[in-house]
Amino acid sequence: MEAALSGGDTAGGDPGRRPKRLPRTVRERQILDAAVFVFSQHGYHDASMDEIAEVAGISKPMVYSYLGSKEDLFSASIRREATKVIEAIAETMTPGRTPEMMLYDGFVAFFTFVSQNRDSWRVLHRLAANQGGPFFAEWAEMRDRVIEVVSTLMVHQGSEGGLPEEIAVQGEALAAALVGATESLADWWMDHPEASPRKMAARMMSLVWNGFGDILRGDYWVPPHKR
Amino acid sequence: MEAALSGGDTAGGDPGRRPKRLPRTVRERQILDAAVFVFSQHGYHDASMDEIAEVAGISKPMVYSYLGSKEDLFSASIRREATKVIEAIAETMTPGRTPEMMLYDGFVAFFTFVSQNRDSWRVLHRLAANQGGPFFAEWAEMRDRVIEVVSTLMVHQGSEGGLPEEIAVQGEALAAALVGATESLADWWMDHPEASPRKMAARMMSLVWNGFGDILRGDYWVPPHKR
DNA sequence: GCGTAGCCTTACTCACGAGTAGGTATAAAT
DNA sequence: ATTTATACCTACTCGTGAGTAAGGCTACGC
Repeated sequence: MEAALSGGDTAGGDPGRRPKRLPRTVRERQILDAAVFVFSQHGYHDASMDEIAEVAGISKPMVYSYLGSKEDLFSASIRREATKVIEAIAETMTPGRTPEMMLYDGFVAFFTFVSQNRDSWRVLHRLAANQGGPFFAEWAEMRDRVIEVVSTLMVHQGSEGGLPEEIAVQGEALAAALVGATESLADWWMDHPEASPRKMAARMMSLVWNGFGDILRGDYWVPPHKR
Repeated sequence: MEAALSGGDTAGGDPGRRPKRLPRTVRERQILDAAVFVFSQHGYHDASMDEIAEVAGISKPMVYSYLGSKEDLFSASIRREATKVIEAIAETMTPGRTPEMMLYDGFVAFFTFVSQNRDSWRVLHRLAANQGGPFFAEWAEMRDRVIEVVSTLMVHQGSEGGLPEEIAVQGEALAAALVGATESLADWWMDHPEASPRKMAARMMSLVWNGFGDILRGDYWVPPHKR
């Protein structure tokens, strides 16, 4: 339980007998690491501040002193992890490419992130989305960015379809479904981790780009350079 | 808290002064109704047995006497609501039709159910899927049944004579994504309830049957009889 | 009538966990 | 050397909510 978090309890290779007394910024990082871990294991309510403090290798009052209440702590955890995901995906979202490739690369980036940050993903997925109050706001921001991208793609390309209003609503709905499908597939992947991130991304593309109709005809999606 | 200790919440319009003393089966139904409602409002942890008892119009020990612990009660709620959904969808799943129409009708049935049973859906999706332990098992069982149906549909249709192994894995993954997309779209719908169940089903078909590629070309899905 | 079984209640116990009071020890500043 | 600030702790309070003890009221069989 305790190992593998935050690079151990003592900072640096210093052999002194008093490894304690670390500066605030370091402790805050450790606390957040612990919080993400514990929240991901037990969910918001079943996670206790005592356990978070213990995992962080510090006493409870320090947690309160640095990060505030349990809500504040959870909020901070979400914000930090959400930023990670967003940045991981945003890096690949360079403009001037085909929507198809943007989507594919976005999926690859996402699944790569999930495979390397399971705890982060667990915290974000459905913990943040579910609880009422301030957590939802953090989550919604990330979701809105996805919706934005999807809507942009639609307006950019297929604006023949009708009023901009209708397109926007349609885009929102599709983005929601898209995100849900991706999340769900990520969950499934955690139980069947044989496939590579690229393979998972290709599966997503088969479903949401080609569509089920094509799939039933045996027409799965493959990257352009292999066609 | 409530002024009306004996009046008010009892079912039946009888004006008699002693409407209490109902048989066990009736009380159990009332308790489950109350439980679904309260759980859907507050989530598992924030729902208190006291409130469930109060909403059911009964005292707390009765709840424990009839339905057992809080976990048992939640479990029973999930099981009952899950059965409802499955049956609603299963009714429309008559064999001998095209996969396309089976899928569409399944979506219509599902979205119709959700629109008429918001609390059920909240309990099932937003809660059961998230809480760990025995609750997740109930949920997973239901989800697996849907996934199984979808993947057999795919294998049956798409692989006349080849690659059963690969198709099976592929099918499971895609079914998981498909279910996730549907769930997620249902959640979105609860915040944007303007559209009809048919419209929502059509949106799902646009995404997962036609695919995003077609959508960007303005090619949305429409029911066959309108083509 | 009288027992027994089932419906139903008030009024507790008890554990758990968020948040805090109040104090110690070490490093930096003067 | 003394003050000040910061890191850090043990040991509490206190509300909340799951679960229970112990008994009352109503009906129905005999």
